[in-house]
Amino acid sequence: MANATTSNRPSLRHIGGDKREAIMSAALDLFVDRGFFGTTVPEIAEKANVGAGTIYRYFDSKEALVNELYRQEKQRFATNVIENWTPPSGARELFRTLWSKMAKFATQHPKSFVFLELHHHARYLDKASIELEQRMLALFTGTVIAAQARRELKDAPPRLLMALVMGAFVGVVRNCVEMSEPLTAADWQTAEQCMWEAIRA
Amino acid sequence: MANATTSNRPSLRHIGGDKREAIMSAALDLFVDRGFFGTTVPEIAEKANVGAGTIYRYFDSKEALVNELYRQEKQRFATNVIENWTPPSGARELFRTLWSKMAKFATQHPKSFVFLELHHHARYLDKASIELEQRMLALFTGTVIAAQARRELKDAPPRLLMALVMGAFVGVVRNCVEMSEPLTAADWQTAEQCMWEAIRA
Amino acid sequence: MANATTSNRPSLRHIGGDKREAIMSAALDLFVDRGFFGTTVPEIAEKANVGAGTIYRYFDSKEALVNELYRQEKQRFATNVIENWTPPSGARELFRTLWSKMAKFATQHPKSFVFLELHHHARYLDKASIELEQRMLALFTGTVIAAQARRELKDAPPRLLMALVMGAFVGVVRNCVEMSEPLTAADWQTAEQCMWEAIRA
Amino acid sequence: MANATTSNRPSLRHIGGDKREAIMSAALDLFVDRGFFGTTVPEIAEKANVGAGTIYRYFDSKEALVNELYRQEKQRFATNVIENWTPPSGARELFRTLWSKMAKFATQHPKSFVFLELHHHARYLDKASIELEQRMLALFTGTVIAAQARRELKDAPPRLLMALVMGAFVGVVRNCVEMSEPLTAADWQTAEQCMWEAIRA
DNA sequence: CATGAATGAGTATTCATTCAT
DNA sequence: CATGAATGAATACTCATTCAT
Repeated sequence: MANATTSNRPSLRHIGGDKREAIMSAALDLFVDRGFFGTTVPEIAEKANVGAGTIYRYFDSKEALVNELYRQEKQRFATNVIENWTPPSGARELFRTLWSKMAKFATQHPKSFVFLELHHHARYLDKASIELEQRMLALFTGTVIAAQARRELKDAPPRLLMALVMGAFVGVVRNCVEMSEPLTAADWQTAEQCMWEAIRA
Repeated sequence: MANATTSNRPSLRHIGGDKREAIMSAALDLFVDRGFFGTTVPEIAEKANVGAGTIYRYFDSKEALVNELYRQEKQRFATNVIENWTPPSGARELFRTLWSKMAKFATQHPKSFVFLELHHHARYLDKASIELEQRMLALFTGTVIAAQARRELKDAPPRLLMALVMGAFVGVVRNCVEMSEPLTAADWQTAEQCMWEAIRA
Repeated sequence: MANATTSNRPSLRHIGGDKREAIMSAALDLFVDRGFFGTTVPEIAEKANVGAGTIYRYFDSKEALVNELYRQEKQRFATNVIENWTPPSGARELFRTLWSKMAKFATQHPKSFVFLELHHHARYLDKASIELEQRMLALFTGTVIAAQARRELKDAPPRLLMALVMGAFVGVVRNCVEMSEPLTAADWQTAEQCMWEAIRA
Repeated sequence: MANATTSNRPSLRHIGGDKREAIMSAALDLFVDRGFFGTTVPEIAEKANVGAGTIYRYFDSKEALVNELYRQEKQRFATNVIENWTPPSGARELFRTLWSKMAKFATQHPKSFVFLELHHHARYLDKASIELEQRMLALFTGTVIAAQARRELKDAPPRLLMALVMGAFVGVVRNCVEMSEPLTAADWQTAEQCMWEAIRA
């Protein structure tokens, strides 16, 4: 693709990278709809159009594969949601921004989102994966507490508010994945308005 | 063997019932924290204190076991939530009632709740299990539509509202399961109030 | 077999034991003529007339199997050679006794002997197996040194004398295994006489 | 690529020969301490500092590689031991000569010696390799029989005597490989003296 | 009825070999 | 010629299921 500027250099740099991506993409799809244990390595290989052995040139094991996938997707999520993070003055604005960024991400990468949700607390996640998860959590918690201090959010346990909002968000995404029809922008806005009313002071 | 002497005592039939329950209970626990494919039949047997072969006297297969478990728990959930269903006059009251019944169920049987949530759309659920699921869904949908007609709920797609509420509820339950500390009654009430404000007109 | 004294007790005690033995015996044969890595687990299973999975009821892994086999055979060798170990007064007598016991063992269990020889220094032997090996070595070394002190053996490095004798013994056994025809008692005696002359003072 | 400019330099043909040697040398080392099945082709390639595919430019298969290696080493052994073979008048002298040539070979190429020993009767040796082995054996056998006719050696089955001597020799070599400390010239002489006394009439 | 030893189909993983560069 | 990424057949090992006791 955008390699116009390097067109005279054969795509040597890409060797392997393509396969690696194909494998991760196939794994994402399969893990989402069959679960980790429900997915076999040969299935991943077939879906990725590579030999079964090839997977092991890129990943130490099936477990290493989920973990790398988890971190990549979590990172992508974090990047999409938090990039250019200049916390707006008010909580209303902040919430709207976050929600719409999350919505955009979930719309563009619904599988990624569901995957992250499903594997949230799987026992095969390693330390690095779990830490990444917890760092994001801490970031949000801080923001909630600050907003509560300004009397913009209800005075409830931060984790409760976050659980409500994230749960509702996940509920919506799952619902549209299940029905395999994406939400309209209007629906996303409606949902956002609902959840803002759920948590505002 | 010695059952000739006890053939007139019908209560013996229940002895098997005990094992059946032990198996289902063990399976519930294990499925919740290892997943369906992550759980082995011998593990279930050991936790249930029965021989591995015994499981097959009560269930045709591992898959039949999840399905029966799913239906049993879904039924239990339905019974707990809907029993004595005399739809109160107003949506506010109805919502409060439903939420608190669900909260009570989720508090008393957290594993059941998480199990139902996790296996919601698993590919090993058979037709009967899926229908049961959809019947409950239809019931709720009808109620939502009726309330919207009375201008008591926001005018949003019913599935969206239900997804938000159920999602938020699940979010809260999962959160307290993860932290393995039950929510207080006050927290449940707070959450209910939040979500009511999310959906009310 | 010889269970006449316990004939009224069904051979419950033996359940599994038979299979375990069958597996070890099959493994011994195969390891001897194909090596450890050259032998597949299904091959062992087939030769032992058990399912492949059965092997894992008795042994944790293929590696655990070689190690148990090694220890069992080493033990058997030690028992056969050293039992009733009342070191005769003279080295001549001692040597004759040891040689003939080893010959008897090697004649009755040629595969065992070759197996021990082949796996002597394999990298898959665990600590316990190696220690067993070294304890026997130390025993012999001590005896040699004592005999040298009495001027009955040549004054050469004990390890050299032992290597010569054990090497020669192994050479003879291997040779007869290869030609698959057992040595006569006379040949064994001849060989013994040769090696005695090799080491005597 | 740039071989047009060097086409007139024949010595270039040897460059491949270097790789061939590197491969065989690496294979020798690895086969000796991990066995044939315990050694992987990529390992050999890495140790030889060539690409894995390169091995297949020089050898048809891994099996072809062991066989060529076997024949090469056997040949080298034969050459070293038998070259300038002018059978001395007496068996004593002959034995001393053979032993010291073998000792010299084993000292200079301990890996080669152990390799030949280990792979002696491996099932992956092909016909040509086995014949080479048997030709050497026949040569020795003839010499032994002749010496027995002259009453210089004990009157025992020739194969027995050869097995004793070769076994003892191997025992000594293995022992010093295991302890990874070479034998002194004196030790070699001692050993030779011992084994001569073992077989002389 | 209950058991758990036995099974073999199925899974993750390795490795000899090929082939595009 | 040389390479090493890619492959898939083969291997160690697991586990749902059966069945003799």
